[in-house]
Amino acid sequence: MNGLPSMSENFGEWYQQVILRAGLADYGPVKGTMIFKGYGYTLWKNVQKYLGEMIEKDGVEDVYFPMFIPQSYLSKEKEHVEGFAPEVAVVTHAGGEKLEEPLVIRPTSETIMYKTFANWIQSYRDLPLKINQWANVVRWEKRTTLFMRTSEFLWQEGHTAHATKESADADVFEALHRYDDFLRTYMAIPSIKGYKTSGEKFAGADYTTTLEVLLRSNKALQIGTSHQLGQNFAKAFDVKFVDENNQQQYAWQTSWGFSTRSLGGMIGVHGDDKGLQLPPRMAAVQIVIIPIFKTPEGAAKIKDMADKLIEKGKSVGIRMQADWSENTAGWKFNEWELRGVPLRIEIGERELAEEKLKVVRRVDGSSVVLQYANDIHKQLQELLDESQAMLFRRAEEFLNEHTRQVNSEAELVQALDEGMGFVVFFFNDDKKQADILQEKYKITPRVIPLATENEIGKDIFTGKEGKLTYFAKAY
RNA sequence: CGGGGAGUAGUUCAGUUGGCUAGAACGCUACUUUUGGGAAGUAGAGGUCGCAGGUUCGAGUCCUGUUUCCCCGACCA
Repeated sequence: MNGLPSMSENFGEWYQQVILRAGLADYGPVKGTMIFKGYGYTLWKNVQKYLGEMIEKDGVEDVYFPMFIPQSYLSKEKEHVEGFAPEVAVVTHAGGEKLEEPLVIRPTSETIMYKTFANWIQSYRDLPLKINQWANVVRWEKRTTLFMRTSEFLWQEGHTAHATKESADADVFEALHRYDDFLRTYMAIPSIKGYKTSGEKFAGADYTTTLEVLLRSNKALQIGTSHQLGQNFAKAFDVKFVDENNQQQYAWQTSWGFSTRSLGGMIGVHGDDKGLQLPPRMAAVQIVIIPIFKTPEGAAKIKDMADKLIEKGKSVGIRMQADWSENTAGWKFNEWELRGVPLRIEIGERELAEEKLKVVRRVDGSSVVLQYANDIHKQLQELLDESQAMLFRRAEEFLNEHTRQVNSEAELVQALDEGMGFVVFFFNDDKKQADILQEKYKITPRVIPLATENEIGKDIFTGKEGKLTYFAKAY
Protein backbone atom coordinates (compact mmCIF):
# COMPACT_ATOMS: atom_id res chain seq x y z
CA MET A 1 0.00 0.00 0.00
CA ASN A 2 0.94 3.62 -0.25
CA GLY A 3 0.91 4.38 3.47
CA LEU A 4 -2.13 6.63 3.34
CA PRO A 5 -4.60 6.34 6.20
CA SER A 6 -7.81 4.58 5.19
CA MET A 7 -10.37 7.03 3.89
CA SER A 8 -13.34 5.23 5.37
CA GLU A 9 -11.79 4.77 8.79
CA ASN A 10 -10.20 8.17 9.20
CA PHE A 11 -11.37 10.68 6.69
CA GLY A 12 -9.74 13.71 8.35
CA GLU A 13 -6.27 12.20 8.34
CA TRP A 14 -6.72 10.83 4.87
CA TYR A 15 -7.92 14.17 3.54
CA GLN A 16 -5.01 16.12 4.93
CA GLN A 17 -2.35 13.63 3.87
CA VAL A 18 -3.66 13.10 0.39
CA ILE A 19 -3.52 16.84 -0.27
CA LEU A 20 0.02 17.18 1.03
CA ARG A 21 1.35 14.00 -0.56
CA ALA A 22 -0.30 14.52 -3.92
CA GLY A 23 1.41 17.90 -4.02
CA LEU A 24 -1.72 20.01 -4.24
CA ALA A 25 -0.91 22.35 -1.39
CA ASP A 26 1.16 23.17 1.66
CA TYR A 27 0.37 25.05 4.84
CA GLY A 28 1.20 28.75 4.98
CA PRO A 29 2.98 30.25 7.99
CA VAL A 30 -0.14 32.08 9.23
CA LYS A 31 -2.95 30.15 10.86
CA GLY A 32 -5.45 28.77 8.42
CA THR A 33 -3.62 29.90 5.30
CA MET A 34 -2.52 27.61 2.52
CA ILE A 35 -0.05 27.58 -0.32
CA PHE A 36 -1.38 26.35 -3.64
CA LYS A 37 1.30 24.35 -5.39
CA GLY A 38 1.31 24.11 -9.15
CA TYR A 39 -0.55 20.84 -9.22
CA GLY A 40 -3.31 22.27 -7.04
CA TYR A 41 -3.40 25.72 -8.56
CA THR A 42 -3.97 24.24 -11.98
CA LEU A 43 -7.26 22.90 -10.66
CA TRP A 44 -8.27 26.41 -9.70
CA LYS A 45 -7.12 27.73 -13.07
CA ASN A 46 -9.44 25.20 -14.67
CA VAL A 47 -12.34 26.47 -12.56
CA GLN A 48 -11.51 30.00 -13.66
CA LYS A 49 -11.32 28.92 -17.26
CA TYR A 50 -14.43 26.77 -17.56
CA LEU A 51 -16.73 28.41 -15.03
CA GLY A 52 -15.39 31.77 -16.17
CA GLU A 53 -16.40 31.03 -19.75
CA MET A 54 -19.90 30.10 -18.65
CA ILE A 55 -20.27 33.29 -16.63
CA GLU A 56 -19.05 35.49 -19.44
CA LYS A 57 -21.32 33.74 -21.91
CA ASP A 58 -24.27 34.76 -19.74
CA GLY A 59 -23.39 38.41 -20.18
CA VAL A 60 -21.54 39.09 -16.96
CA GLU A 61 -18.51 41.37 -17.14
CA ASP A 62 -15.32 40.72 -15.21
CA VAL A 63 -14.14 43.58 -12.99
CA TYR A 64 -11.80 44.05 -10.05
CA PHE A 65 -12.46 45.99 -6.88
CA PRO A 66 -9.91 46.75 -4.13
CA MET A 67 -9.41 44.41 -1.19
CA PHE A 68 -9.45 47.22 1.39
CA ILE A 69 -12.86 48.36 2.55
CA PRO A 70 -13.36 51.36 4.85
CA GLN A 71 -14.77 49.95 8.07
CA SER A 72 -17.74 52.29 7.97
CA TYR A 73 -18.95 50.68 4.71
CA LEU A 74 -19.32 47.32 6.34
CA SER A 75 -21.51 48.76 9.07
CA LYS A 76 -24.14 50.16 6.73
CA GLU A 77 -26.21 47.00 6.36
CA LYS A 78 -27.13 45.84 9.85
CA GLU A 79 -27.47 42.07 9.36
CA HIS A 80 -24.43 42.05 7.15
CA VAL A 81 -22.10 43.61 9.70
CA GLU A 82 -23.46 41.39 12.47
CA GLY A 83 -22.80 38.37 10.32
CA PHE A 84 -19.29 39.26 9.29
CA ALA A 85 -17.86 41.39 12.12
CA PRO A 86 -16.64 38.40 14.14
CA GLU A 87 -14.51 37.11 11.31
CA VAL A 88 -13.01 40.12 9.56
CA ALA A 89 -9.34 41.05 9.63
CA VAL A 90 -8.79 44.78 10.09
CA VAL A 91 -5.81 46.92 9.13
CA THR A 92 -5.27 49.62 11.75
CA HIS A 93 -1.77 50.75 10.85
CA ALA A 94 -0.16 51.51 7.51
CA GLY A 95 2.84 53.52 6.40
CA GLY A 96 4.08 53.47 9.97
CA GLU A 97 1.07 55.43 11.22
CA LYS A 98 -2.24 54.65 12.77
CA LEU A 99 -5.00 55.04 10.21
CA GLU A 100 -7.81 57.58 10.64
CA GLU A 101 -10.29 54.91 9.72
CA PRO A 102 -9.45 51.23 10.00
CA LEU A 103 -9.61 49.21 6.79
CA VAL A 104 -11.35 45.89 6.63
CA ILE A 105 -9.83 43.25 4.37
CA ARG A 106 -12.81 42.14 2.30
CA PRO A 107 -14.64 39.09 3.59
CA THR A 108 -16.91 39.60 0.55
CA SER A 109 -17.36 42.68 -1.62
CA GLU A 110 -21.02 43.69 -1.40
CA THR A 111 -20.34 46.86 0.53
CA ILE A 112 -17.52 48.32 -1.52
CA MET A 113 -19.19 47.39 -4.79
CA TYR A 114 -22.63 48.70 -3.94
CA LYS A 115 -21.31 52.04 -2.77
CA THR A 116 -20.02 52.30 -6.34
CA PHE A 117 -23.22 50.94 -7.86
CA ALA A 118 -24.97 53.96 -6.38
CA ASN A 119 -22.94 56.09 -8.78
CA TRP A 120 -23.14 53.77 -11.76
CA ILE A 121 -26.89 53.31 -11.64
CA GLN A 122 -29.12 56.28 -12.39
CA SER A 123 -31.79 55.06 -14.80
CA TYR A 124 -33.66 51.83 -15.48
CA ARG A 125 -31.61 51.88 -18.70
CA ASP A 126 -28.52 51.12 -16.61
CA LEU A 127 -30.11 47.85 -15.49
CA PRO A 128 -29.56 45.02 -15.22
CA LEU A 129 -25.96 45.48 -14.19
CA LYS A 130 -23.99 42.23 -13.97
CA ILE A 131 -20.40 42.01 -12.84
CA ASN A 132 -18.07 39.33 -11.59
CA GLN A 133 -14.69 39.34 -9.96
CA TRP A 134 -12.08 36.70 -9.27
CA ALA A 135 -10.44 37.56 -6.01
CA ASN A 136 -9.11 36.50 -2.65
CA VAL A 137 -11.15 37.17 0.48
CA VAL A 138 -10.31 36.83 4.16
CA ARG A 139 -12.51 35.40 6.88
CA TRP A 140 -10.85 34.67 10.20
CA GLU A 141 -12.21 31.21 10.84
CA LYS A 142 -11.69 29.57 14.19
CA ARG A 143 -11.30 26.12 12.77
CA THR A 144 -9.68 25.66 9.40
CA THR A 145 -9.19 22.85 6.90
CA LEU A 146 -7.17 22.89 3.69
CA PHE A 147 -9.37 24.04 0.79
CA MET A 148 -12.65 23.58 2.65
CA ARG A 149 -12.25 26.39 5.12
CA THR A 150 -9.19 28.61 5.06
CA SER A 151 -8.59 32.07 6.50
CA GLU A 152 -7.88 33.41 3.05
CA PHE A 153 -9.53 31.81 0.07
CA LEU A 154 -9.98 32.39 -3.64
CA TRP A 155 -13.35 32.69 -5.29
CA GLN A 156 -15.41 34.40 -7.87
CA GLU A 157 -18.18 36.66 -6.67
CA GLY A 158 -20.89 37.81 -9.02
CA HIS A 159 -23.01 40.83 -8.26
CA THR A 160 -26.05 42.00 -10.15
CA ALA A 161 -28.58 44.81 -9.84
CA HIS A 162 -32.07 44.72 -11.34
CA ALA A 163 -35.10 46.89 -11.81
CA THR A 164 -37.53 44.29 -10.51
CA LYS A 165 -37.68 41.50 -7.98
CA GLU A 166 -38.58 39.03 -10.74
CA SER A 167 -35.52 39.92 -12.75
CA ALA A 168 -33.33 39.49 -9.66
CA ASP A 169 -34.99 36.17 -8.76
CA ALA A 170 -34.29 34.91 -12.26
CA ASP A 171 -30.65 35.83 -11.90
CA VAL A 172 -30.36 34.05 -8.54
CA PHE A 173 -31.45 30.81 -10.19
CA GLU A 174 -29.47 31.37 -13.35
CA ALA A 175 -26.34 31.52 -11.19
CA LEU A 176 -27.38 28.47 -9.16
CA HIS A 177 -28.02 26.39 -12.27
CA ARG A 178 -24.77 27.53 -13.79
CA TYR A 179 -22.92 26.23 -10.74
CA ASP A 180 -24.82 22.97 -10.94
CA ASP A 181 -23.97 22.66 -14.61
CA PHE A 182 -20.31 23.28 -13.85
CA LEU A 183 -20.26 20.81 -10.96
CA ARG A 184 -21.84 18.08 -13.05
CA THR A 185 -20.01 18.65 -16.28
CA TYR A 186 -16.52 19.40 -15.03
CA MET A 187 -16.21 18.21 -11.44
CA ALA A 188 -18.49 15.18 -11.87
CA ILE A 189 -20.26 16.13 -8.65
CA PRO A 190 -23.99 15.65 -8.07
CA SER A 191 -25.51 18.14 -5.67
CA ILE A 192 -28.77 19.05 -4.00
CA LYS A 193 -29.90 22.48 -5.10
CA GLY A 194 -32.27 24.52 -3.04
CA TYR A 195 -32.88 27.09 -0.35
CA LYS A 196 -31.10 27.65 2.92
CA THR A 197 -33.31 27.76 5.97
CA SER A 198 -33.75 31.18 7.57
CA GLY A 199 -31.13 30.39 10.18
CA GLU A 200 -28.51 29.55 7.57
CA LYS A 201 -29.02 32.29 5.03
CA PHE A 202 -26.43 34.88 4.05
CA ALA A 203 -26.16 37.88 6.37
CA GLY A 204 -28.20 40.57 4.66
CA ALA A 205 -30.05 38.42 2.12
CA ASP A 206 -33.80 37.90 1.70
CA TYR A 207 -33.10 34.30 0.83
CA THR A 208 -30.08 32.18 0.01
CA THR A 209 -29.83 29.27 -2.38
CA THR A 210 -27.12 26.67 -2.18
CA LEU A 211 -25.64 23.53 -3.68
CA GLU A 212 -25.02 20.87 -1.06
CA VAL A 213 -22.67 18.01 -1.73
CA LEU A 214 -22.13 14.80 0.24
CA LEU A 215 -18.51 13.92 0.90
CA ARG A 216 -17.37 10.34 1.39
CA SER A 217 -17.03 11.15 5.08
CA ASN A 218 -20.83 11.31 4.96
CA LYS A 219 -20.75 14.99 5.79
CA ALA A 220 -22.34 17.75 3.79
CA LEU A 221 -20.41 20.58 2.21
CA GLN A 222 -21.91 23.72 0.73
CA ILE A 223 -20.34 24.38 -2.65
CA GLY A 224 -21.53 27.52 -4.28
CA THR A 225 -24.27 29.85 -3.18
CA SER A 226 -26.52 32.47 -4.74
CA HIS A 227 -28.41 35.14 -2.81
CA GLN A 228 -31.44 37.30 -3.39
CA LEU A 229 -30.41 40.45 -1.55
CA GLY A 230 -33.73 42.16 -2.12
CA GLN A 231 -33.49 45.89 -1.65
CA ASN A 232 -31.65 45.61 1.64
CA PHE A 233 -28.28 46.72 0.37
CA ALA A 234 -29.82 49.15 -2.11
CA LYS A 235 -31.43 50.97 0.80
CA ALA A 236 -28.23 50.91 2.86
CA PHE A 237 -26.08 52.15 -0.02
CA ASP A 238 -28.61 54.27 -1.82
CA VAL A 239 -28.63 52.28 -5.03
CA LYS A 240 -31.56 54.03 -6.70
CA PHE A 241 -32.74 54.50 -10.25
CA VAL A 242 -35.47 56.34 -12.08
CA ASP A 243 -37.97 53.99 -13.72
CA GLU A 244 -40.03 54.40 -16.92
CA ASN A 245 -42.56 56.49 -15.02
CA ASN A 246 -39.94 58.85 -13.63
CA GLN A 247 -40.27 57.29 -10.18
CA GLN A 248 -37.30 56.75 -7.86
CA GLN A 249 -36.88 53.04 -7.12
CA TYR A 250 -34.42 50.98 -5.14
CA ALA A 251 -32.59 48.34 -7.14
CA TRP A 252 -33.02 44.63 -6.50
CA GLN A 253 -29.69 42.88 -6.08
CA THR A 254 -28.16 39.43 -6.12
CA SER A 255 -24.75 38.03 -5.31
CA TRP A 256 -23.33 34.58 -5.88
CA GLY A 257 -20.02 32.91 -5.17
CA PHE A 258 -18.00 29.81 -5.86
CA SER A 259 -14.72 29.25 -4.06
CA THR A 260 -11.64 27.07 -3.71
CA ARG A 261 -13.73 25.12 -1.22
CA SER A 262 -15.13 23.35 -4.28
CA LEU A 263 -11.72 21.74 -4.78
CA GLY A 264 -11.96 20.32 -1.27
CA GLY A 265 -15.36 18.99 -2.25
CA MET A 266 -13.95 17.40 -5.36
CA ILE A 267 -11.24 15.68 -3.31
CA GLY A 268 -13.74 14.53 -0.70
CA VAL A 269 -16.32 13.26 -3.19
CA HIS A 270 -14.08 11.25 -5.53
CA GLY A 271 -11.10 10.14 -3.44
CA ASP A 272 -10.48 6.59 -2.28
CA ASP A 273 -7.94 4.60 -0.29
CA LYS A 274 -5.43 4.85 -3.12
CA GLY A 275 -5.52 8.63 -2.95
CA LEU A 276 -6.90 11.45 -5.01
CA GLN A 277 -9.11 10.93 -7.94
CA LEU A 278 -9.42 13.86 -10.30
CA PRO A 279 -12.21 14.12 -12.86
CA PRO A 280 -10.53 14.15 -16.30
CA ARG A 281 -11.91 17.56 -17.23
CA MET A 282 -10.34 19.11 -14.14
CA ALA A 283 -7.10 17.13 -13.92
CA ALA A 284 -3.83 18.96 -14.49
CA VAL A 285 -2.46 15.76 -15.97
CA GLN A 286 -5.08 13.63 -17.68
CA ILE A 287 -2.84 10.81 -18.83
CA VAL A 288 0.54 9.79 -17.49
CA ILE A 289 2.85 7.56 -19.50
CA ILE A 290 4.94 5.09 -17.55
CA PRO A 291 7.85 3.72 -19.58
CA ILE A 292 9.10 0.26 -18.72
CA PHE A 293 12.40 -0.72 -20.27
CA LYS A 294 15.40 -2.99 -19.84
CA THR A 295 18.00 -1.32 -22.04
CA PRO A 296 18.92 2.22 -23.10
CA GLU A 297 17.94 1.27 -26.66
CA GLY A 298 14.53 0.16 -25.46
CA ALA A 299 14.15 3.39 -23.50
CA ALA A 300 15.00 5.44 -26.58
CA LYS A 301 12.35 3.69 -28.64
CA ILE A 302 9.75 4.15 -25.93
CA LYS A 303 10.72 7.79 -25.66
CA ASP A 304 10.10 8.29 -29.38
CA MET A 305 6.67 6.78 -29.02
CA ALA A 306 5.83 8.69 -25.83
CA ASP A 307 6.99 12.03 -27.25
CA LYS A 308 4.82 11.55 -30.31
CA LEU A 309 1.81 10.70 -28.18
CA ILE A 310 2.32 13.71 -25.95
CA GLU A 311 2.91 16.05 -28.86
CA LYS A 312 -0.24 14.90 -30.62
CA GLY A 313 -2.10 15.06 -27.32
CA LYS A 314 -1.17 18.69 -26.98
CA SER A 315 -2.61 19.48 -30.39
CA VAL A 316 -5.94 17.81 -29.62
CA GLY A 317 -6.24 19.15 -26.08
CA ILE A 318 -5.31 16.09 -24.03
CA ARG A 319 -2.99 16.90 -21.16
CA MET A 320 -0.35 14.17 -21.07
CA GLN A 321 3.07 13.68 -19.59
CA ALA A 322 5.59 10.89 -19.20
CA ASP A 323 7.34 9.95 -15.97
CA TRP A 324 11.02 9.45 -16.79
CA SER A 325 12.15 9.61 -13.18
CA GLU A 326 14.41 6.78 -12.05
CA ASN A 327 11.85 5.26 -9.75
CA THR A 328 10.66 1.76 -10.46
CA ALA A 329 7.52 1.21 -12.47
CA GLY A 330 5.65 -0.05 -9.41
CA TRP A 331 6.52 3.07 -7.50
CA LYS A 332 5.24 5.24 -10.31
CA PHE A 333 1.95 3.33 -10.53
CA ASN A 334 1.26 4.01 -6.89
CA GLU A 335 2.44 7.59 -7.01
CA TRP A 336 0.27 8.62 -9.95
CA GLU A 337 -2.71 6.82 -8.49
CA LEU A 338 -2.22 8.82 -5.32
CA ARG A 339 -2.00 11.97 -7.43
CA GLY A 340 -5.33 11.10 -9.00
CA VAL A 341 -4.43 10.98 -12.68
CA PRO A 342 -7.39 9.47 -14.58
CA LEU A 343 -5.50 7.30 -17.06
CA ARG A 344 -2.10 5.65 -17.12
CA ILE A 345 -0.44 4.34 -20.23
CA GLU A 346 2.18 1.64 -19.78
CA ILE A 347 4.65 1.30 -22.59
CA GLY A 348 7.08 -1.61 -22.34
CA GLU A 349 8.83 -3.92 -24.75
CA ARG A 350 5.66 -5.94 -25.20
CA GLU A 351 3.67 -2.91 -26.30
CA LEU A 352 6.52 -1.69 -28.44
CA ALA A 353 6.78 -4.99 -30.28
CA GLU A 354 3.06 -5.28 -30.88
CA GLU A 355 2.42 -1.58 -31.44
CA LYS A 356 -0.08 -1.52 -28.63
CA LEU A 357 -0.74 0.62 -25.59
CA LYS A 358 -1.84 -0.67 -22.23
CA VAL A 359 -4.18 1.87 -20.68
CA VAL A 360 -5.22 1.59 -17.03
CA ARG A 361 -8.17 3.51 -15.58
CA ARG A 362 -7.77 5.12 -12.19
CA VAL A 363 -11.49 4.93 -11.53
CA ASP A 364 -11.69 1.15 -11.23
CA GLY A 365 -8.19 -0.15 -11.94
CA SER A 366 -9.35 -1.92 -15.09
CA SER A 367 -7.19 -1.88 -18.19
CA VAL A 368 -7.63 -1.98 -21.94
CA VAL A 369 -5.13 -2.60 -24.70
CA LEU A 370 -5.35 -0.23 -27.64
CA GLN A 371 -3.85 -0.83 -31.04
CA TYR A 372 -1.51 2.03 -31.81
CA ALA A 373 -3.15 3.82 -34.73
CA ASN A 374 -3.84 7.25 -36.11
CA ASP A 375 -7.03 7.69 -34.17
CA ILE A 376 -5.44 6.63 -30.89
CA HIS A 377 -6.14 10.02 -29.30
CA LYS A 378 -9.78 9.76 -30.15
CA GLN A 379 -9.88 6.46 -28.31
CA LEU A 380 -8.02 7.99 -25.38
CA GLN A 381 -10.45 10.89 -25.27
CA GLU A 382 -13.32 8.39 -25.16
CA LEU A 383 -11.69 6.65 -22.22
CA LEU A 384 -11.33 9.99 -20.45
CA ASP A 385 -14.98 10.79 -21.08
CA GLU A 386 -15.95 7.36 -19.81
CA SER A 387 -14.00 7.91 -16.61
CA GLN A 388 -15.62 11.29 -16.18
CA ALA A 389 -19.07 9.73 -16.54
CA MET A 390 -18.19 6.84 -14.25
CA LEU A 391 -17.05 9.22 -11.52
CA PHE A 392 -20.31 11.10 -11.69
CA ARG A 393 -22.34 7.91 -11.60
CA ARG A 394 -20.39 6.60 -8.66
CA ALA A 395 -20.84 9.84 -6.73
CA GLU A 396 -24.53 9.87 -7.54
CA GLU A 397 -24.93 6.31 -6.29
CA PHE A 398 -23.15 7.19 -3.09
CA LEU A 399 -25.42 10.19 -2.63
CA ASN A 400 -28.56 8.14 -3.22
CA GLU A 401 -27.45 5.30 -0.98
CA HIS A 402 -26.73 7.72 1.85
CA THR A 403 -29.91 9.77 1.67
CA ARG A 404 -33.12 8.67 3.34
CA GLN A 405 -36.45 10.29 3.98
CA VAL A 406 -37.79 9.73 7.51
CA ASN A 407 -41.18 10.28 9.07
CA SER A 408 -40.42 10.28 12.76
CA GLU A 409 -37.65 10.91 15.22
CA ALA A 410 -37.23 7.16 15.71
CA GLU A 411 -36.70 6.68 11.99
CA LEU A 412 -34.28 9.57 11.98
CA VAL A 413 -32.18 7.96 14.71
CA GLN A 414 -32.26 4.67 12.87
CA ALA A 415 -31.21 6.28 9.59
CA LEU A 416 -28.23 7.94 11.24
CA ASP A 417 -27.29 4.66 12.91
CA GLU A 418 -27.40 2.95 9.56
CA GLY A 419 -24.89 5.41 8.15
CA MET A 420 -27.07 7.86 6.28
CA GLY A 421 -25.44 11.16 5.35
CA PHE A 422 -28.55 13.13 4.45
CA VAL A 423 -31.74 12.58 6.41
CA VAL A 424 -34.76 14.22 4.83
CA PHE A 425 -38.03 15.14 6.50
CA PHE A 426 -40.76 17.72 6.63
CA PHE A 427 -39.53 20.60 8.69
CA ASN A 428 -41.12 23.85 9.72
CA ASP A 429 -37.88 25.93 9.64
CA ASP A 430 -38.02 26.49 13.35
CA LYS A 431 -34.75 27.78 14.79
CA LYS A 432 -35.32 26.24 18.21
CA GLN A 433 -36.03 22.80 16.79
CA ALA A 434 -32.95 23.10 14.57
CA ASP A 435 -30.85 23.87 17.65
CA ILE A 436 -32.24 20.83 19.44
CA LEU A 437 -31.39 18.60 16.47
CA GLN A 438 -27.89 19.96 16.34
CA GLU A 439 -27.50 19.40 20.07
CA LYS A 440 -28.86 15.83 19.97
CA TYR A 441 -27.66 14.49 16.63
CA LYS A 442 -25.11 17.07 15.43
CA ILE A 443 -27.11 17.58 12.28
CA THR A 444 -28.09 20.95 10.84
CA PRO A 445 -30.54 21.89 8.11
CA ARG A 446 -28.57 21.95 4.87
CA VAL A 447 -31.03 22.59 2.09
CA ILE A 448 -34.69 22.72 1.09
CA PRO A 449 -34.57 21.25 -2.42
CA LEU A 450 -36.06 23.11 -5.36
CA ALA A 451 -37.33 19.78 -6.60
CA THR A 452 -39.80 19.38 -3.72
CA GLU A 453 -40.28 23.06 -2.98
CA ASN A 454 -44.03 22.88 -3.41
CA GLU A 455 -44.65 19.74 -1.39
CA ILE A 456 -46.10 20.61 1.97
CA GLY A 457 -46.24 18.08 4.79
CA LYS A 458 -46.45 17.87 8.54
CA ASP A 459 -43.29 18.74 10.45
CA ILE A 460 -42.31 15.46 12.12
CA PHE A 461 -41.71 17.21 15.45
CA THR A 462 -44.32 19.92 15.73
CA GLY A 463 -46.99 18.79 13.29
CA LYS A 464 -47.00 22.24 11.72
CA GLU A 465 -46.73 22.73 7.99
CA GLY A 466 -43.26 22.23 6.67
CA LYS A 467 -41.19 21.54 3.60
CA LEU A 468 -38.93 18.61 2.85
CA THR A 469 -35.57 19.58 4.28
CA TYR A 470 -32.20 17.86 4.01
CA PHE A 471 -30.29 17.57 7.27
CA ALA A 472 -26.71 16.38 7.69
CA LYS A 473 -23.60 16.84 9.70
CA ALA A 474 -21.74 19.77 8.19
CA TYR A 475 -18.09 19.50 7.39
C1' C B 1 -12.68 30.71 21.65
C1' G B 2 -12.93 26.00 25.42
C1' G B 3 -10.91 20.75 26.18
C1' G B 4 -7.16 17.18 24.50
C1' G B 5 -2.68 15.79 21.55
C1' A B 6 1.64 17.32 18.89
C1' G B 7 5.93 20.53 16.90
C1' U B 8 13.66 17.55 17.07
C1' A B 9 17.18 16.41 9.42
C1' G B 10 13.02 17.01 3.39
C1' U B 11 9.35 13.16 5.93
C1' U B 12 7.94 9.85 10.11
C1' C B 13 9.77 9.57 14.77
C1' A B 14 13.46 8.17 19.22
C1' G B 15 16.09 11.06 22.69
C1' U B 16 15.74 8.19 30.37
C1' U B 17 16.21 12.06 36.91
C1' G B 18 18.98 18.60 32.89
C1' G B 19 25.38 16.49 31.35
C1' C B 20 30.23 14.81 26.65
C1' U B 21 30.36 15.87 19.49
C1' A B 22 21.71 15.18 19.05
C1' G B 23 20.19 9.72 16.70
C1' A B 24 17.37 6.02 13.43
C1' A B 25 14.49 4.83 9.27
C1' C B 26 12.76 6.58 4.80
C1' G B 27 13.87 10.45 1.38
C1' C B 28 18.04 13.38 -0.98
C1' U B 29 23.28 13.49 -3.76
C1' A B 30 27.20 10.42 -6.48
C1' C B 31 28.52 5.74 -8.62
C1' U B 32 27.01 0.64 -9.81
C1' U B 33 23.36 -3.04 -10.68
C1' U B 34 17.96 -2.43 -11.48
C1' U B 35 12.59 -1.00 -13.75
C1' G B 36 5.40 -5.18 -15.77
C1' G B 37 2.56 -3.02 -8.50
C1' G B 38 6.34 1.41 -3.69
C1' A B 39 14.29 -2.58 -5.86
C1' A B 40 19.60 -3.29 -3.84
C1' G B 41 24.83 -2.13 -2.63
C1' U B 42 28.75 1.42 -1.49
C1' A B 43 30.01 6.38 -0.23
C1' G B 44 28.13 11.15 1.22
C1' A B 45 25.37 15.69 2.40
C1' G B 46 21.74 17.35 5.53
C1' G B 47 19.97 20.25 12.55
C1' U B 48 20.01 28.02 15.33
C1' C B 49 15.66 20.81 18.58
C1' G B 50 8.64 25.86 16.13
C1' C B 51 9.71 31.11 17.92
C1' A B 52 10.93 34.61 22.12
C1' G B 53 12.34 35.12 27.01
C1' G B 54 13.75 32.96 31.83
C1' U B 55 16.12 29.41 35.58
C1' U B 56 21.08 26.95 35.63
C1' C B 57 28.11 26.01 35.65
C1' G B 58 25.27 23.56 31.73
C1' A B 59 18.55 23.31 28.49
C1' G B 60 15.97 19.26 22.98
C1' U B 61 14.88 18.07 28.31
C1' C B 62 12.65 22.64 33.63
C1' C B 63 9.52 27.53 33.80
C1' U B 64 6.73 31.67 31.25
C1' G B 65 4.84 33.67 26.89
C1' U B 66 3.79 32.98 21.87
C1' U B 67 2.81 30.49 17.19
C1' U B 68 1.39 26.43 13.87
C1' C B 69 -0.87 21.61 12.92
C1' C B 70 -4.33 17.49 14.33
C1' C B 71 -8.86 15.61 17.14
C1' C B 72 -13.49 16.98 19.94
C1' G B 73 -16.84 21.07 21.02
C1' A B 74 -18.81 26.31 20.38
C1' C B 75 -19.03 29.95 16.31
C1' C B 76 -19.57 30.30 10.96
C1' A B 77 -19.88 30.94 4.69
